Amino acid sequence: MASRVPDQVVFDAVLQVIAEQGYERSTTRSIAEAAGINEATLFRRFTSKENLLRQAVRSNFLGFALDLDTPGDDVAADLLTIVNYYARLYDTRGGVVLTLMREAKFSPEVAAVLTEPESLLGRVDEVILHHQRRGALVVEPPRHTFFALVGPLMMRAFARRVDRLTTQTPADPEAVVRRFLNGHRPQQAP
Amino acid sequence: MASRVPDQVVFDAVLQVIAEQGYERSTTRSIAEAAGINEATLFRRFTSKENLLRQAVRSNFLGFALDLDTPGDDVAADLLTIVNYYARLYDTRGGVVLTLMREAKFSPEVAAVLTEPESLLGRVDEVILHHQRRGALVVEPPRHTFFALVGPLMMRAFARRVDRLTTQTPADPEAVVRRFLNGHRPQQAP
DNA sequence: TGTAGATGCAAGTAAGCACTTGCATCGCAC
DNA sequence: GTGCGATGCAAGTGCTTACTTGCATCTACA
Repeated sequence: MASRVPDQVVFDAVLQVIAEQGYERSTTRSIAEAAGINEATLFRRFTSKENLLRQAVRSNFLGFALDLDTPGDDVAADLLTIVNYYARLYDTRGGVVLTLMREAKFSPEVAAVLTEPESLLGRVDEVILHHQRRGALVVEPPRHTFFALVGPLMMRAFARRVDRLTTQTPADPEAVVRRFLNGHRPQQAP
Repeated sequence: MASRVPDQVVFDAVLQVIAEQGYERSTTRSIAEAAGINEATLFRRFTSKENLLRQAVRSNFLGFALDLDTPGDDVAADLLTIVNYYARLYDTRGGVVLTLMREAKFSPEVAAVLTEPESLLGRVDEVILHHQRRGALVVEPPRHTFFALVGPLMMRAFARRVDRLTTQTPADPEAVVRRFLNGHRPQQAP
């Protein structure tokens, strides 16, 4: 039977509340209130808090694909794809993503939920390795390259939610890639 | 009267436990156990969990000064000072620092404790502004420059504690500064 | 040696939390 | 209209946690 409040509305409420409060601090009561349903109904429909988060994350990342399957000869273009993806992700879902990343370390519950989105990083690694082999990037562990590329972006999104002195302007992905490449082309001039 | 277990030992235990568990998950019982004292003694000596954290943070940042008072004509040297400082901070206290940064957003308790260490960022801002005026750095909000500089470093320290695929090698501060400058000198060649 | 203050120990208090349950109600298919 | 399944409501259960308390014990210092 159809529910009065559709699942997707509840999922959005979950992610919003968690973005604001963190997973541990966000109570099922406040989630239910934000979703506009009763707390008991929440458990009847989604069984547990962990399962609720899992379904919310899954349903939310379904429409958020990274188109990276065939890395080409253009480093800048491929890196721009990656940076664009994360810029969009942090702009729309930055609160949840960073919150969950942090809490995953302490909470096996949260960590279990994040395995699916994490598989994405594997594909990013492959693109970076591809361009390292082509001689277009400094050879180093691909995660290092990734953090040097996306680090400035992530830190700004991260800080935007903590530090009110930080400007709210979103980063320009093309500038990020250009500046990154100026520092990470191999055999650069001293 | 002298305590059986000196304060500094308790403070180290607090920061260690919080680094591993996060502030909210770390119970006063586990902190007491790690410090080798009784939980009741913990409250008799330090009043509350929040006050305990405050004293621990304060006593720990006292010996951790950033020597930045007189920015000079050498951008690279001043940036290296900053990067070295944060590299050292994240290597020795990375777990606590990043944990507290994240939790500060949700917990007024934690946020209140972090005001002192945050004043450091103001001095970093001034150094960046100084070199922007000298024409040695792209003109932009200083926090943006800061995140572009330290972001790669922080993300690696951050990920090192979450993601076991990330290499444990600490970053090389000189390489970080060199690569950063290649992307952030004004009027660069296309 | 004697004493005061700090500690350990064990039990307890009060609050918040995820999750449950019983019952009245509401909306929809027939 | 009637019945059924999903909902709202209110109360409750059991657990964890920060924090307290009363008492025995230890240690430093006179």
